[in-house]
Amino acid sequence: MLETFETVAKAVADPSRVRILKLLESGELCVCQITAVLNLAPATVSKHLAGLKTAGLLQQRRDGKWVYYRLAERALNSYAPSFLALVGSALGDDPTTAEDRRVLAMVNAVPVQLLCDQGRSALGPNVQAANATPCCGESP
Amino acid sequence: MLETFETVAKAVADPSRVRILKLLESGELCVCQITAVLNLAPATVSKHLAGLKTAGLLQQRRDGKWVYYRLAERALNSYAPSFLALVGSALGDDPTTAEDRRVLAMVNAVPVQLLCDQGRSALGPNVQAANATPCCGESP
DNA sequence: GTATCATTTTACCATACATCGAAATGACGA
DNA sequence: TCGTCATTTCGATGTATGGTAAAATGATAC
Repeated sequence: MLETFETVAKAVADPSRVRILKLLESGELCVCQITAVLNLAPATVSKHLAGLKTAGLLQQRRDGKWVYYRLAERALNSYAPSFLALVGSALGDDPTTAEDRRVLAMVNAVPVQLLCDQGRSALGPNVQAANATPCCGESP
Repeated sequence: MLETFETVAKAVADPSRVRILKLLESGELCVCQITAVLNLAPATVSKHLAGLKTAGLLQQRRDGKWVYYRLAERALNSYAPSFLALVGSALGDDPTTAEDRRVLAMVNAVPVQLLCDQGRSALGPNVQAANATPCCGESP
């Protein structure tokens, strides 16, 4: 009980995982699409997805080579629906959420095939720096 | 925004802090009362309370030597009310919550004065083992 | 003022966790 | 059957966090 609550709450208490949940509000996405938006290592994204699934927040579907994740549509435990609803009604105007949506639009404009091949570079030049880990400081 | 959300979610993603929130649903309590119920070191409880307050979930009031905490009644940030509502409607039938309520009843039956002096031992013999860290295994 | 006492802060330890690169898995196509 | 490729698992690393004891704080009572 408390333990389950803790699992779900912890799943929602990380920025990357919240970003994933917000991304999936507009429909299912395959792992490489999520990876492209978050700009994290595939291993990291996979781990987050596994955690969210364990928490009952996500469901999984395999289609050929690709694995699609979506928000859980059934109550997989007592608390997942409440937390999903909370996240769903929050952060609608968050800058990160907005930027992620922008990048997602570009991701959706590209065939999954190509995206998985080339990663972020398939999206064109105007996303390269976005969400990137600050490393070299842009010179003005 | 996302950062605030993370702070509040993290505050709720720990069992001890959830127990505190559930305790405070029945009204304000001073630190030594909370400490007695949770059976943790005062420093630990104080840290948790500080975290919950930073997250906008609690408010503080000083009365003489004692400091009383209560659930935030105003929206101290965008997400605190939602999380408070979620916690409020969850875990009503959780065993830990029930046991904490039981101990709280005994705590309320004792003057704060005495409780702060003697800690848990002021509650009589039938609480000693409750919520205690397992250490020596009861012999049957 | 000074002693007392509830609470908080500090210093520290052990554990948990986000992240990554590299290796393993498992589905597909040739 | 074998290679390819998306995804997952493994191993390692740096950082964050829960817990405590001991010292600091700050209000009360004398």
